[in-house]
Amino acid sequence: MGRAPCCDKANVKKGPWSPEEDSKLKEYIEKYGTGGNWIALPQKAGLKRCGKSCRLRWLNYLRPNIKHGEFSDEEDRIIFSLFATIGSRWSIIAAQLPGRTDNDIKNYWNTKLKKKLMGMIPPSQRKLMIPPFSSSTPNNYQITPSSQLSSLPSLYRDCTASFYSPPSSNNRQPIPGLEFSSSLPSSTTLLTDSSSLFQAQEGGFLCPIQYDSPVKDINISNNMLVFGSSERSDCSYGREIGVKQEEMDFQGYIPNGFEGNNNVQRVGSSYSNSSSCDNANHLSGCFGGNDNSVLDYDLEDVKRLISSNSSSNSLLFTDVSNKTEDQRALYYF
DNA sequence: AATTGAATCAACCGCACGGAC
DNA sequence: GGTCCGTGCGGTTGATTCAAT
Repeated sequence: MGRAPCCDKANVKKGPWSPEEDSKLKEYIEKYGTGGNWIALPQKAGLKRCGKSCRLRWLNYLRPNIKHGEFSDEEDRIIFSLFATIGSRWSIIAAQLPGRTDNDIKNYWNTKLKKKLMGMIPPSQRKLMIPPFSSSTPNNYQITPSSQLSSLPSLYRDCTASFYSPPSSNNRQPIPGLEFSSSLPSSTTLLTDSSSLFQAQEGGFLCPIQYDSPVKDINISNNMLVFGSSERSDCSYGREIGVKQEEMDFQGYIPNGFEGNNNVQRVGSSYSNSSSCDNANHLSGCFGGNDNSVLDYDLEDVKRLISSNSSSNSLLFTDVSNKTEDQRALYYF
């Protein structure tokens, strides 16, 4: 048996709202409020609409102080920054932009900002990739040498410098709303975001991913490099600790289709445990490349990149664990 | 002027979450 | 603890508008 419908579908109007409906809804809510019950509201207000539809109409168009029209550059910047940090959590992003609704921002992102973003990254730099975490994604990625990274546009740097590394497990304090909800044990808490997925899909740029495990060694393959992971090279650790397949796919634990592939190598603590993580204070990330013929990085570049990450700031990763909460906040907002 | 494809965005849908019982 | 139900969220759809030919 399926879920009971929220309203009588046969007797509710769908589609665009008429001015009359708008004024009915607006007048009712201004007079009586929502009463904390959207389901019952349309009947009380004399509307043949679903409660959810009323709620959406009110929140997105009728409520006071809704801002319509062009987004400012500042708003763009905030959206970029937050998207890079928390992904497509539009309601959270909307909360930072007074007058804007999640729906507005979502549409704006999907129709304009995404294209704008891609337009800001020169095609030559779009080679800087993370692996396509999907077996259906074309395997034509390659890594850009770190020697070329300085030419990345500032937006790119902004988008990649938004991760927080907790200094120890005792005072591990993931930034509210940013921790990835998963079944990972605390020793392998991963702070990442759905922008990773977006970036993978779009072919945009390197994606920083943070594990709280120290980078200890470097293994590199012809086809893929992942560093900072507490995963074993055969990807068995994720399974052992009960990480869901989709999470592993998403986070790079086991890029779908690469399981057991010798060309997937892990960089970092292969057998991470809680004690090693206690002192962990590293940012990490992953690169991907799946075409032997086109890889154009060199190992030294990567080594330099990683060693600079593990000390303090670098172009690609910024460790903010030694900053105040305010400073951290500034990083995000 | 007509046609067609792309872009936009309002609205819908289904799911997850959390509170009430 | 289990179930029900309302709410909120994010993904997707589809009608409309715009631009190119």
